[in-house]
Amino acid sequence: MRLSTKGRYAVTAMLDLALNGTEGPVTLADISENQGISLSYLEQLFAALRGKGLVRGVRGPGGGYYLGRASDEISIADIICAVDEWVEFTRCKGKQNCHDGQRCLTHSLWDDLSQQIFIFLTDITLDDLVQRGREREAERREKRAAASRVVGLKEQAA
Amino acid sequence: MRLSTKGRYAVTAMLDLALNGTEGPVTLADISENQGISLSYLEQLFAALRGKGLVRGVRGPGGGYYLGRASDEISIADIICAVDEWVEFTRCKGKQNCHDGQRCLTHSLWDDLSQQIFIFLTDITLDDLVQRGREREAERREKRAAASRVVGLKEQAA
DNA sequence: TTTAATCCTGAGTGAATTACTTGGTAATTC
DNA sequence: GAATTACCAAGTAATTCACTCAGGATTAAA
Repeated sequence: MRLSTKGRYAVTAMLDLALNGTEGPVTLADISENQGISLSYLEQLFAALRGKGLVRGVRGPGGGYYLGRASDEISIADIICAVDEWVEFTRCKGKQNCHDGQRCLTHSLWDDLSQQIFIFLTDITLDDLVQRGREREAERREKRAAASRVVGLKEQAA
Repeated sequence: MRLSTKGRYAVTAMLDLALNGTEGPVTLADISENQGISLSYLEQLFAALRGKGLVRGVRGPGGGYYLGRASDEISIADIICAVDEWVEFTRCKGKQNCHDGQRCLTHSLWDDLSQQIFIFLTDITLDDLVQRGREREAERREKRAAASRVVGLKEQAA
């Protein structure tokens, strides 16, 4: 599978959508400003995402995009596959000209690896990333609270 | 991290090297023929691999390439990093213009994911792939042996 | 019903990357 | 010294990336 910056843009945009789309649709203009991605490029990406049912567009003023499914039903692999074409790498398969089997072996080994990466990314959902973000947010809050408690003690001592 | 066809070519070539380089060096011409990759492109890839110490070249007739380390000391991530430049994705980090934290959040989430993929590929070594190939080979041999046993019985019966 | 916001479409574009070609040089063996 | 191999550098057609431009089409608000 291909894992390029194009896929990253798509994942980042979808994450933004998952984070900000809890109440009402999110406009591409918002995502563009939040994530620093050009509006027209986003439109291209979202056309592909919409084609796979990963997002749902609402036209007119007050419109924007919703996630097409629940965030725990959308895997990272889904997103990347939607915008990055899945290129078949093995040549011998089509041409059937691998005489000694050696060539086929390395190709199939790579295919295995590729499959493993795919499964790995299939297991991670948008919701997983959102949850992880929440955890980190909580950690940060905890740290800040701890820091202010220390400040409080100091004030008490003074 | 970037995972493109260039990285696949490199991994495939290194796999070929691991499989065929057990006795004596392997020439790029051999790999080129085995894997269907142009000689000069291989030279480019191997220049990068050599720069990272992943392969060792031997000049002159009878020369070729050895693995630079033992195959269980070379990870897939090593190979891909050698030929594919590691592009920094986050923009706000450099520009420090993420005011609301939202943009940084999605960026750091993507970074986490990227890191996970990297760790995943770091855990897989060339040797792992070779071992897996051996297992499959053994399976195939077993099947063939079973088939010939059946044939043998048939011949006995006749 | 106008108007504005938004999605949607398509065409084009400079820059980068890919995969490859050409044309060498350097080291090594026979 | 002739053949063989790694090594090196420049160039290149095709493709992809990320983006721009120029318009619709659709719908909520005015």
